[in-house]
Order: sequence, then structure tokens, then C-alpha cells
Amino acid sequence: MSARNSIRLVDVARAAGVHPSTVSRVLRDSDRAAVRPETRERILTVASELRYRPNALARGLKTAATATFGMLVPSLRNPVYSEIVRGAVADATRRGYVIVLTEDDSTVTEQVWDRLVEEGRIDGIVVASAAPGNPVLELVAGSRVPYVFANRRVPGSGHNVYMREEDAARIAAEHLIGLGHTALAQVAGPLGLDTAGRRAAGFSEAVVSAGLQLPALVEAPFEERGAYEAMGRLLQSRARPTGVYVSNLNQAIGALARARRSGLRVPEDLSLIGYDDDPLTDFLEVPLTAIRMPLGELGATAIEELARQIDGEPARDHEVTTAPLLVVRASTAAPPEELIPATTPEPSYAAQVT
Amino acid sequence: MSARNSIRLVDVARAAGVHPSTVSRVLRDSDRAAVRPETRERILTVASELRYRPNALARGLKTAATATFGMLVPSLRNPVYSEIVRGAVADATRRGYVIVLTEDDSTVTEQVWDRLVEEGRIDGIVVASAAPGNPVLELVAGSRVPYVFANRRVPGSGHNVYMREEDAARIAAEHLIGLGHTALAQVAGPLGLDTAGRRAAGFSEAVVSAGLQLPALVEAPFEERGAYEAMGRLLQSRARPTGVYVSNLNQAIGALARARRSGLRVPEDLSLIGYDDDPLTDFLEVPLTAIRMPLGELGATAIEELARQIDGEPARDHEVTTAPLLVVRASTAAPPEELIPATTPEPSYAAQVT
DNA sequence: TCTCGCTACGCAAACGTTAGGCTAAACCAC
DNA sequence: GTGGTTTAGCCTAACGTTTGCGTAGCGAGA
Repeated sequence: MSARNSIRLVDVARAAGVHPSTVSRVLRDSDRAAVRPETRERILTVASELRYRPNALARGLKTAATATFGMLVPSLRNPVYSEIVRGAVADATRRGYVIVLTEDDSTVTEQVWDRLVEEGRIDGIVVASAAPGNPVLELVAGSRVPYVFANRRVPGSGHNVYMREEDAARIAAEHLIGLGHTALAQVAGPLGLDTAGRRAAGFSEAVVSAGLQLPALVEAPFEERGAYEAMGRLLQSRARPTGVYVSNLNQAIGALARARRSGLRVPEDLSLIGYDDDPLTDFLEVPLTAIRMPLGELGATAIEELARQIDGEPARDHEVTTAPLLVVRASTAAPPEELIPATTPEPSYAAQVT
Repeated sequence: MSARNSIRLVDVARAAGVHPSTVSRVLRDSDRAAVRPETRERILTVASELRYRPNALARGLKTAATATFGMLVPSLRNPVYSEIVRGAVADATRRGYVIVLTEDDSTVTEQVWDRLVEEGRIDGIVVASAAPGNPVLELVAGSRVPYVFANRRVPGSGHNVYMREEDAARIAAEHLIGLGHTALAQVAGPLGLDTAGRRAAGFSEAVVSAGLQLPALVEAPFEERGAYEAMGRLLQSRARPTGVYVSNLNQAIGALARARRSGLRVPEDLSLIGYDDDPLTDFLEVPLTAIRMPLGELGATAIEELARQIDGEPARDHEVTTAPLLVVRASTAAPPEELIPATTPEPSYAAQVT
């Protein structure tokens, strides 16, 4: 048992000449408790003079609330999740919560879940690592801790906080179409992942509803090498696309590398539009036109929904409605053949050029 | 007070027909307690059948230990800190700890400190955001929670976990010198920061001890724009350098942009070597030769030192001795004039080419 | 004067563990 | 058979809060 140094409630009570319960009431109930203003004042000043801080464990034990949230992310290497975490941490801090963060690499999922949820360390949990087959799905179902699936939805769960992936894909499609491209394709992420699936569907739908052919789609893992190979397949196909939407930053980088190695100039021969904006993309070999998503807001909204559930409100889905932002850089331009239709106006969503 | 659903110690005790304290002893003391193997077995099976998990708050209240560490990082946007956090989280998980993560943006430092330390939520804290004037320095001094300064040292604290920044800078210097450069310079970070200062000193020292002139040094903040301008100043100086060491990834990117805009070819006219490796640097306009640091190990070592302090051992400094790794890419080459000395061998540290 | 109803606080029992001390039985040697 | 030592497990008091309930004291109405 380590050193117990700090001031306790009873110390404040003694110093103020009242019973501990009165101190607790003054400190908790704000001004609803029946206590003389004079007494209240005395307690308050004594508490602050002694620099009293309530012990979180004792309080938590009594109230069954820890003021702590858990958060599971698939990887901190991915700046997308760093940004979501930032938003969540900031919002949690504002609300008086702290966040326990773990990388959910599935070798430790269950162990970490026990430690956080079953041992009562947290009041709620943000799961950003949901994917088909992840054991966390069963764990969530078998418990009654407040929870939220962030970014990656779990269909039917009613606990999803997500962004407008389809909109993002549509904006990408419209950007390419607006530039005059008609031969479009996409490098998609693993379609089993909710986000990847929605981006892919959104892109296809936007292209088709513009009257163009269903764009070719190649599925690839969310990293450079997979997209490099996927891009290779796209470029070898008979109907070589002039505009390609790539579903993730790392993929975009791999795709860019492949285009270069195929001797294609970007954007002169091939337009590339990516997803997941990052400051670094400004400095790529070809600065990447990309869609910037409201990631911080996603994280904050996840926390907000947890707070709602803790307030006793029923869980619900949240769509983060802040519009995805088209950031036009150098990787997109008109297609090589001059096929630009006369009256295809640039769409009217917000666009920022950096 | 929210729902109390889970199995408690007394439930296990009742089911096993023993006193709660016996259950506690069996579960805690492993095999040192005086309890019949038969009884122990019964308790163990009952506990696991009921899926008993001890309540962390109650246990923590009693033992004054939370199995939780706090961690303060300056920014999660910086992948360097993401990587340190990854290492720390992984090691903490292995040791049975969880990590509460916060971005220390100094508007909330004190509030977060109170919440974590003064309210007794954590057993120790990793401070990766130490910088002169940061209020956390006083808070640490005024408390007796176990703590570690990671990455950025606080001189004289005896609680530092840090990497061989000087070595990294020396390796960079030797690489440039080995290529034949004699006109060297560096873009340094804010010299008040421990890491930046050591990198700068290490570079200068290595250059001077190779018999070359003290290299020019320009100080700039750790971001693209500052380095862009710093690089401008370097390039305008009379003795324009042919080899430049840049102290941080973002700075390197800014420096690269500036070189390009000055019409200089990298590496033909100017060699650039950076710090802080990142997968993305492979795909920059000019893939960046850089020094890769053992960031994950740094994070893990910080946790290890916290564990040591908790075991009652006196705090001490740790140098992460894993050698910085030179990753040679395309941004460094021999200087434009053929001045390569005949017998300057490439230094013998580990080098990886990607 | 007696009750009633406030006001302002005290009392004590929790919350779920852990750990020091104790006791009863069993064992051993004499 | 007695006394001393183990062995195996129970009893109880914490850890620092919160909170339902109890109750003095007081003024007011009858």
C-alpha cells in the first residue's frame, strides 16, 4: 500500500468544524443542498486552502462512475485515427472525462476488454476498430457498458457514429467528371470494411447517375503495396481509366508510385484523387488532390453520444454532417483527350485550394 | 448510481463455501497463501465459472494502486509521438497496465494533472511534453507520483528517458561527409528544446571533429513553414552549403520545398538529410534520406522505468541505446564539385536502404 | 403551551476489495 | 496427556467517498 499523503474529505470536515457528509454535500450538490450560505462558504474556502481533491477511486466505487472512457483504435500509425483520437480526447477533457487508449490488435482485445470494462474501469467505450469478425463485437454484445462504434459502422447496432463517406466519394466523382473525365475507376479498400464499402458504393453511384458507365473497381488492402498492384491491374485493362479515385491515403501513395513507374504523368495522363487528407500530401511527388474528412468532429461526436447514453438516453446513430472538403492540389486535371463536355459545371460544394 | 450487475468477490465466496478473504487470498497471493490445494482449486474453478472479475476501483481504493499510467504528449498530429505512444501502450498492456492519454496543450495541463494525479487516478505518468516553462514541470516537482520525462529531458531531474540524439546527428554528419561534402549546414529546431539542442550540438561536433568548419546553423520551429524560411536564409548566404541536416520531418519537407523553389536539384545540387523517418517519406517528391529513431522502444522504456519506480527502486535516467538507423534514399549524393577525398570511408553503423 | 413543519446538519451504512490478527483443529515430540 | 507449532481459513477493520434517514433547533400557528 503506497503512501497516502493527500488531504481527504474528513480533513476538510475537521478543519471546517462540520461532518464529512456536509462537506460532501456542499462539494457535490452545488447549491441544491440545505446548508447555510455561511457554512457553505467556510467549507469551500477550507477545501481550497487545503487544496482538497476528492479521491476518484473512492468516489467511483460509491457512485459506480469513473469519469473515464475507453477507446479502441485499429492503429495509431494511421494518422486518420490519430486525428479521431485527438478530437475524442479534447471533447472528453472538456466534459471532465479522461480517455484510456488502446490499439486493438486482436491478440489483446479480450484481455484489454476485461481490464477496462469487466473490471469497471470505464463508463463507456469508443470502438473505432470494428470489423467483421473482430471479437470485440461479441464482447460489446455480451455487456451493458455504453458504447459507440466510431467511423466503422456495425449495421443494425444503432450505436454508430460515422461520416458521410458516400458524399466524399461523390464529391471525388463529381470533381473528376467536372474536369471532363469519362473513363473512371477506383481503387477501393477491403469491401468488408464499412467505410471502404460506402466509399466504393458512393463513387460508383455518383458516376452512374452522371450517365457514365459503372466504373471499374479493384479491391486492395489499405496500404501502399496493395494499391500499387491494384493500380497495375487497372492500367493494364483494355479501357484504361483517365481518372481514378483511391480510397485511402496510403493507397493513393502506392497508386501514384505505380503510375509513375508505368511512365504515366500525373495529372497530364492520369488524374488521381485520394481520400484522407494529410499535411504531408502537399509535398508528395505530385501534391495530391484529396477529400478532407471531419475526423476530429467524428471523435468528439463519439464522446458526445457516450455522454448521452450515460445520461440515460437511448443509444442512437449519429451522422457527422459536416461536409467533406475537396482539397484541390496538383494530381487532378482535365483528361488527355479534349473531351470536356461544354456544360458540366463544377459542383457547388465547398472547395479549398492549398 | 448505475446498474450493479457483475459478480463480486462475495458471490464467489458463497458459491465456493468459503470466506471472501480466502477467495481474495487465493486470487492475489498466487500460491504463497496457506490454503489447501483442494480449496484453492474449488475457488479457482468457481471464480472462472462465474466469470468473476475483481472491481478495479475497490481494489485500487484498498491497495492505493490503479494499474493505470498517465501520458502527456505535445501533439498526436506528430507521428513521432504517435509512435512513442504505441510503444508505451504496448508495453503497458503487457505489464497489466492501461494508459490514459492526453495532449498537453498547456491550456488544460493543470486541470488534467489534477484529474489524473491529485484525484489518484494513476500510478505514474509519462511526460513527453516537457519544455522550458511548461507548468507540468512545477506540478511534477510538487507531487510525489512516479514520473518519467520521455524524449525531452529535464536536466538534473534524474527521470529522463531519451534517445541518442547526438549519435543520430553524428550519423547524419558522417553520411554527408562520407559523400564528400565539406560545406555543411543545419536547420535546427527550437534550441530550447532538449532534443533539438542535442541534435544541433551533435551535428556541429561531428562536423568539427572531422576537421571541417563549424557548420552554419539556422533555428526554426518544428514545422514546414519555419524550415522553408530558414532554408531560404541558408541558401542566400555567401558560402552556400551543399549538404544540409534538417532536424525534423516537417522541417525537412519545408526545406525540400524551398530548395525546389530556388531552382536547386536535390540531390544533384544539394543534399538533404532529415530526422524522424516516416513511411511517407519514401514517396516525397525526392525520397528523403533520414535517420530512423527507436521511438517505440523509447515509449516502452518509459513504462519500464515507471514500473521500476513503483517497485520502489530509485528513479534514474535511461538512454535508449538502440542505434539510430540511417535510411538512405534519394535526397543525398556526392556534392556537385568533385571534391571527394580519397580515403574517407563510409562509417560503419548499420544502414538500411529502402 | 403544544404541535407542526422547516432548516441545517449529523449518523451510519454502504460501494467491493485487501490484509492483519485471530482461532480452531491437527500434528508433533516429549 | 500436555504443551507448542503448524495449518487453514474466518473475522473485521479499513480504503475515502456518497446518500438515505434521523433529529436537534427554531419560528409560527392554534
